[in-house]
Amino acid sequence: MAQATGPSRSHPATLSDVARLAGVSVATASKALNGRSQVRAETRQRVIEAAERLSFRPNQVARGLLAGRTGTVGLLTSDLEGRFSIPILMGAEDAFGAGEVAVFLCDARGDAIREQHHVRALLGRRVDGLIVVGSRTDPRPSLGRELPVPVVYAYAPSDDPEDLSIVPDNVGAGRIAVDHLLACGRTRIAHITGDPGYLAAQDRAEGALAALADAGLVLVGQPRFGAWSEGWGRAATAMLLDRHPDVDAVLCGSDQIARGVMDVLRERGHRVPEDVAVMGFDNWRVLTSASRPPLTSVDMNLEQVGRAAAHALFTAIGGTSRSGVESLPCRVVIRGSTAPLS
Amino acid sequence: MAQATGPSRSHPATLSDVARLAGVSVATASKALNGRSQVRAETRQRVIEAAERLSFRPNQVARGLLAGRTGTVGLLTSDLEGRFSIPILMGAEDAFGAGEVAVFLCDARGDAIREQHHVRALLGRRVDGLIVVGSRTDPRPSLGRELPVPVVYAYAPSDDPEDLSIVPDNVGAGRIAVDHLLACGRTRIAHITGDPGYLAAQDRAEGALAALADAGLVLVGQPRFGAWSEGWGRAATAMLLDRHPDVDAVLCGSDQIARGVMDVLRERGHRVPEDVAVMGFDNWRVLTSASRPPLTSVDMNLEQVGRAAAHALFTAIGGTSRSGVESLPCRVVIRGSTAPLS
DNA sequence: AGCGTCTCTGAAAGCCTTTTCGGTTCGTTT
DNA sequence: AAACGAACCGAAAAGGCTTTCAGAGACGCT
Repeated sequence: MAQATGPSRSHPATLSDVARLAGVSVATASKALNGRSQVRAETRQRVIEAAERLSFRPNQVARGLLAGRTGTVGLLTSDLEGRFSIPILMGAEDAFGAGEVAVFLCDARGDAIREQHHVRALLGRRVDGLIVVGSRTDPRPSLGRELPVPVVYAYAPSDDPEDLSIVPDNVGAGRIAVDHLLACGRTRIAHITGDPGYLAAQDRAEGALAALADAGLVLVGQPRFGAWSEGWGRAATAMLLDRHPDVDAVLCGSDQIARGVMDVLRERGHRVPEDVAVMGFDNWRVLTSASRPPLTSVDMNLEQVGRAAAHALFTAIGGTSRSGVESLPCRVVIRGSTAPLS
Repeated sequence: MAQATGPSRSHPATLSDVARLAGVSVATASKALNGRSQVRAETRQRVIEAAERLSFRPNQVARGLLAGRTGTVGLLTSDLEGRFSIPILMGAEDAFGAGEVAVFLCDARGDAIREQHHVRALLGRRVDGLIVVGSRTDPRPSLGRELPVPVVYAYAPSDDPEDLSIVPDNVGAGRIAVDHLLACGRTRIAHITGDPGYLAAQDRAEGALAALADAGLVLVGQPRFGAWSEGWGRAATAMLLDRHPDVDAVLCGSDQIARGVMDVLRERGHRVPEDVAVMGFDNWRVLTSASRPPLTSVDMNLEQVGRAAAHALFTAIGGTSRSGVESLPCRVVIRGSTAPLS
């Protein structure tokens, strides 16, 4: 196969290669390629063709050195394993990729030392900004105010109110979840949720209680805190049915819990959604669509959180920075496990 | 709070700032900080202290420009959503992070155009190498031989044998899965697996059949291809039990399928693992540990695939590159769903 | 004293691009 | 014909770092 032009192994073409081939100076070549106006159309064309022939790509490293801005940002996750980081990361990557910003990915594995190390390394690479993604919505230690670049915290807010944090609105999520159940005509609603040490569990419960209070109702029993697992969902449901056999809806703190809840409901002869409506949290496809019936769930719009964080960082790099904690709304995704009482 | 030295908002300190403060030239400062031998111990100390005072971090951008190597690599995933990319990505990030290499993350979202665009952008940033992570083990189009930097393909191998690809050994995985069931004394083994259009499904079936043949056995019925879902697991199990009620083990193509299988087995009164042993594939924690009983599964060691890819790329950057498809072994993680026949 | 040998230091070049600014070439005006 | 703009082009500096090479002292030797 004839390979006409490509510089197969040698160093990639530089601007002066292009200039030489086009018979102009590097300055002119630069201007021609960057659309500067100081160059005759015909010359510009010659330069462009030369660049094409050499498959010239401007060296962003050199450009970054000169400009003082590298067009890169650091994405610091505390925990890639957790499934919350990924959508956020996707959203951020998406938002930046659309611009001309490249993303350095660093996983601190939940270790503060490693995180500090990554921050140093990223600053050494002269990133233009940082996004810090947490795996829980509980506040986390700030990276500090002395950093030379703007920082945006996503999902896990910074404990310093001077920082900007973007988080999902879990209180609101609790509200809209209950609102949906109320709209289905349910009035005897129980809440089985996860580890009480998680702010997310507290927030969702708070929102749920508030929405019920607005409707003049109360929860069936107390919110049942436990673990974020199917096992806890099963255990809690057994206890719930023993105490309150007349429950007509269960709001669960996670999709996993909801699966456990549905299993026990079915085993005990309660039909979902006819007798009892069930809602999950997180809208985790694998679980929601595999369960019988498919599970209605609250989606935290995490991709949007990531995109919003990216956008905020972008404007902060541009000079106008906000601060405080900004909550983004969640949404209910309705599937077969909830339906109006007939 | 008194902040003595930190350059809070100004440009970060440069080497010449350090040199000036230490009363030496930039050349000497550079040598002092990089452990070059041409510097008197006392002078070196002075420089180091000055650097400390200014919290100087060498500008990796400038360094990269000069050295021609940036210490960065591109990680190109075809699909972040899929759960296979993430562990690979973690392994790679881990392996590089230990060295002084930073990782650019790009998600092509399964789009060849976008992938091409990202490759261009990464080359513009003068990455030292690329890792291409696929979401299926089927071969994918090569990025081509004309790239100025080495490339390693992970999970999804390149269709060009001149490229280097690191993949999990799915054929071997099928073998060790069956070997484990045989070791448990099972002899009437069925195989319910996913979409036959996936090479992974074919490979695992092939390995399973080979291991059975080695033992002088055959599968109960044919491999049952379908979808990678719980629903298919349930449907296939129903058919299987109708035809072969004496089956004593089911090897499943994924953990999701296995969950469906176990649900129907339980509903039909078969005990797991006493009557029927069940094995999954992928070792996806959420599923394996939530099922009743916990699911024995084959782990593809994806983190190790990622680490191996990173390591291979590292040596390729160093100059010695391999080629071809290298398979890494998988491993059986034994849980409650398989046990010796009593 | 003169010479060579070490050890240390600093000036300068180079990496690649962008931008400024002075210079050249036209064409046009008085 | 002289002068003036306009349009175009190129030399050079800048950005921060590393490396080479030459120079400056210090020291020991003949």
